[in-house]
Amino acid sequence: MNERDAKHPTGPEESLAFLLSKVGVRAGQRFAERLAPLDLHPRDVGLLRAVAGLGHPSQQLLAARLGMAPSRIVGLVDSLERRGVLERRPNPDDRRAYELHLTDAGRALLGKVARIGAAHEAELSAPLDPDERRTLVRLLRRLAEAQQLPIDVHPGLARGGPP
Amino acid sequence: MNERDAKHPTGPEESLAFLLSKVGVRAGQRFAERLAPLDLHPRDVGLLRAVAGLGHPSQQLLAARLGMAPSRIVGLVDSLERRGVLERRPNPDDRRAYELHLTDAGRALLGKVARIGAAHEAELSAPLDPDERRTLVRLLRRLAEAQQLPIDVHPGLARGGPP
DNA sequence: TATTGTTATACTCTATAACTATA
DNA sequence: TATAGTTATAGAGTATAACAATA
Repeated sequence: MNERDAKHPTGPEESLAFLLSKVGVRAGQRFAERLAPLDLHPRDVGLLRAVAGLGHPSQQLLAARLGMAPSRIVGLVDSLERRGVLERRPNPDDRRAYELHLTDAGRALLGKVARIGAAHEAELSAPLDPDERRTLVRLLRRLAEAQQLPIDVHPGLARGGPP
Repeated sequence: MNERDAKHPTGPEESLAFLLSKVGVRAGQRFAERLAPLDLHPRDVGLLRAVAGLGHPSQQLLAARLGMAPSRIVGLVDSLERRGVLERRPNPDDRRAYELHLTDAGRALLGKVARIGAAHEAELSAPLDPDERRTLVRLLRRLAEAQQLPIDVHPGLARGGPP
């Protein structure tokens, strides 16, 4: 009996795990495609949102929060600072560290990203009626809690290999 | 009004898209972790399953089906052939092409993978009762169909960048 | 001594294009 | 001419370890 003839109803095609991974990864890809015209990667958005959420974090704090190597933060912040959406300001209490600040342009960019996210959300939710969508969110949230996933950090930012 | 104070109930933390991407990506990471002791990557599993599903495909057909560059198939097949789970056999009708065949060891390996997959599935499904699990699968399948995702191919195998 | 940001280096994974042998 | 498999090359992205300035 080979894979195709498997009698079990939980072959890969029917499994929750494979389905979830496929749909989840595809959702991320679509979001990245929508972001591309802004010359922005999902990881940039993750960083910008973390800065907004943490106030004026140091690069070390950001690295710890996002699960990235600190040396990786350097290049991302360089790029975003060159774009004028993020600023390194001196930390008056510790001259080794910076405070990262969003600029007005950065907040405006996050506004654009929010609109892109809303369109993405609408597209993804289109096949579901409101009740179904609520049910899906509720069940997914249950899984996320069971796995102790942080609420506002994407696990794809942390891994060792290239994206 | 900044991101944290957003009044909309569809901020990133509450969105279906972000939740789905997080849980889906994490599910894939967990599967990869479970596969690691076998010195196997999810992409190897995808390739082996495709070979099993397609019969005795050429590398070109495999590349097209998985959405990979043909040159990428070469290294993956090299590695799996060295392990003795896959064989290149001459195609009697076209001496340019190979037929890829699973070996007995390859089928045995896919058996191990199926057991790992079942454990993974059980772990992932643990927070849900059977009814909830069925509902989740049904809704996810609806999304997968709407996006025209192939049933047995993972979209993460196709992208341009490194995994 | 320890920590922050940075740089240097090496590694992994990938696609593209050129190559060969067949068709 | 076109196609299957292969190889060579270049590029992107990452972590690790070593560095200077500061604590």
